[in-house]
Amino acid sequence: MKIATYNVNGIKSRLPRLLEWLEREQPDVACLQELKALDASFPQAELKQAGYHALWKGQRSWNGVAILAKGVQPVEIRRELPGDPSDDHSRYLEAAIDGVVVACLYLPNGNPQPGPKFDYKLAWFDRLIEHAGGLYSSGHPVLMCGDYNVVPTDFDIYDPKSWRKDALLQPQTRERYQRLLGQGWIDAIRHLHPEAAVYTFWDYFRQHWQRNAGLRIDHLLLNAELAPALKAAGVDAWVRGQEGASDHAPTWVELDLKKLKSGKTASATREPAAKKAAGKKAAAKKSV
DNA sequence: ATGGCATATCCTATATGA
Repeated sequence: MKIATYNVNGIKSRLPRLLEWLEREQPDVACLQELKALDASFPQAELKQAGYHALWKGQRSWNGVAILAKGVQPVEIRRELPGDPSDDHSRYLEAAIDGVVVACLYLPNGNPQPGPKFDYKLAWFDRLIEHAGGLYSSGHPVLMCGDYNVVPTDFDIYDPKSWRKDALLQPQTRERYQRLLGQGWIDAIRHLHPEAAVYTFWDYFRQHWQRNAGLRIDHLLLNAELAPALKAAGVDAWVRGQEGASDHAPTWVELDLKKLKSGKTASATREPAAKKAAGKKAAAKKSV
């Protein structure tokens, strides 16, 4: 089972590229961010034609998230991040697909910082951490993926120099990402490729794609129940090189769910993994 | 400190993104 996350940067103008990628890579599940479209403008018919059922949560002009699943309807669990009823941004969807809980999130960018947008980012992140704690120990296999708008360490960017003041690299942002990982989550790309410079975003300026000057900001996190199924992880970077591409590339994990059937299936009675003294240490550690 | 580019909308301009 291949599950991907892809910030499409406008689903209406990106639809041809999206369909091309789905056709070529055939992900079983695709979590999309930045639809930048109202619910009524979501291209449900075209995606159905391509074999994908969908849940979506749109918004005029900005934000917007969706979960696509090949051949099956994703079963909606929730369509907002708990903790602030006044938050009207469309940034979160959660669904069950083939026994896996899939969370699709679009964490606020937070620029410029400091300022109200950065405050909103940190508050949203705190709410995510709170909710993620419950998901982690739910007893179900969980994948929490999306555009986190966090460059976790300086190793996850081509050169941090000109990005030092950016919201994506701030210590407060990184500390929260580490706190999230401290719950025990596995960052799939970094776990399987500890030494590799892996990027998921290349901005439209200064020929950053051509120079491979990228950032790793799209992440897929697995809880302990799902971790045994992790087979591979990567980035479909070719998508970024297409004409009329999003500035993000699809990022994915390949799961072998059969690995979960041997006594580790999602059962509500399963004891939550009470692990991760190591994770807490990592959270306290300063990133280089 | 700004801009480079791209998308969307209240479109000879402005907001947002990262």
